[in-house]
Amino acid sequence: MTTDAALLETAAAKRPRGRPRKTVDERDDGNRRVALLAAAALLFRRKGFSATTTRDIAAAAGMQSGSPFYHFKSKDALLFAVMEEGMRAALSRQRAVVQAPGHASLSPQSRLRELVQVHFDVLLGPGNDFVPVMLYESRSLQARQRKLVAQLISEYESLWMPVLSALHASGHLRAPVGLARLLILGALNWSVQWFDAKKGASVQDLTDAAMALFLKSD
Amino acid sequence: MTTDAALLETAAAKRPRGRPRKTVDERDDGNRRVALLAAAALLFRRKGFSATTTRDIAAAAGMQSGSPFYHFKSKDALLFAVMEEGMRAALSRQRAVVQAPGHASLSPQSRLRELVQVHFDVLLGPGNDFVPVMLYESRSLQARQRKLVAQLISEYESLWMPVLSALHASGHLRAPVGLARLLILGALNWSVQWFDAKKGASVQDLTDAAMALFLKSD
DNA sequence: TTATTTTCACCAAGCATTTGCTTGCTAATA
DNA sequence: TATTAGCAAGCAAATGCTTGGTGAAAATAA
Repeated sequence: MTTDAALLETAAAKRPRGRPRKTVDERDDGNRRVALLAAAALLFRRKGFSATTTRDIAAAAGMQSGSPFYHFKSKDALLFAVMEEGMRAALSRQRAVVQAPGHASLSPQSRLRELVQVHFDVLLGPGNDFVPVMLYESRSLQARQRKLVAQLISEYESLWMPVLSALHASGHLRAPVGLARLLILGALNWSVQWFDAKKGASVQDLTDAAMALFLKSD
Repeated sequence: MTTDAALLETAAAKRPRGRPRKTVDERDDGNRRVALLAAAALLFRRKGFSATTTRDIAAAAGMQSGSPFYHFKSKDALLFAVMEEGMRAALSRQRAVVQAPGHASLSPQSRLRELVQVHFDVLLGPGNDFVPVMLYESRSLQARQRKLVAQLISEYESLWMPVLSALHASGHLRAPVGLARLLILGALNWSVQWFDAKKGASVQDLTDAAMALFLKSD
């Protein structure tokens, strides 16, 4: 735990205090707030929400222990901000996939492949700690915040349903669509537990394996 | 959190203190220790390891706050005991399946089905909190204990490999065997997050859906 | 069989540390 | 001069764990 301060490359470099340079046209709004979010996401993912102290987070962002509370009302609010940020980014990436010009004319198989690949990247890409935190730490949220997150998840899952239904209709997916969605996303989400970017398979390999596993034929 | 004391039905009933009746032939060894393990497993699963206090556990077992430390050296040791207990039970159940008289003569499909069904039951059966805790809280273990748990997991997974290899050889499983195992177990393990025994699907339904999803044909 | 000792399984109280968060202040910028 | 973005210090509560004691049962002695 003593090396948390060096987690973010910008943390150790001592910044000048006070209001940072912020010209009108280059409005770097909330720069330190973003650093806090990144530090929190990394630590929440590594150690879990409860095992991460606000001091850990502050140190990782190069701050004193009380300073995060200038940007976030509470530790809970920080967790929620991490999750919301992660889900909004994931949603906008998947929406871009689904709404891309050629997408609708692809086969359902190819459309599923694109969803799976982006999902893996959202989970396993470098610095993508936000969504894993959402997946594995939601029970630490308060009821109201959990409801908001559940709504975002529901939106995300609704992007998958047309594709899965099409595959079911064409006989390439034999399981009931609702359970199939849960099982497929489970298989993908669990990769957070074992995937190691430095060795073994790539995200491409994972996508290939998942498609081969779930679909009856090309 | 105020109702934790009532989690175990035996907790609220005030027991007589001192050495309990323990005849030589009916040696009910470590009865209270078992109650502590069950209470810990339930709470670790519900709230996570770090968010569960030893006071919570003691109250759920009907004890005072310091008493668990008579049975377990530390909170960590309690977590490890939960995991070890869960994995030993799961292993022995799966071994019984694999070594059952008729098992070897079944088709690989049927053999996988039996593994999947027992796995679902180990995860989702009533009072089966031990293995979910192992799946989702291992990062809270110390390195040495984590290694021991990893060994048990490896044993467990090795029971699956012959079946998956056979399915791969016969063309019923097209993904690489190693990745297939990770993805399949991931799909099953994730069910802990969404399965609700009181509504919707049963373990049978889940097993059917999983088989339909993973295998190319009956 | 009775009396004494030992062991077991806890309780009651509390200690040291950690934790989330607050408060008053301050340097740099607008 | 006013505002921003923090710092330095600390408070109250929570937390893991320890310690000394205690009643009841079991083992042993008389």
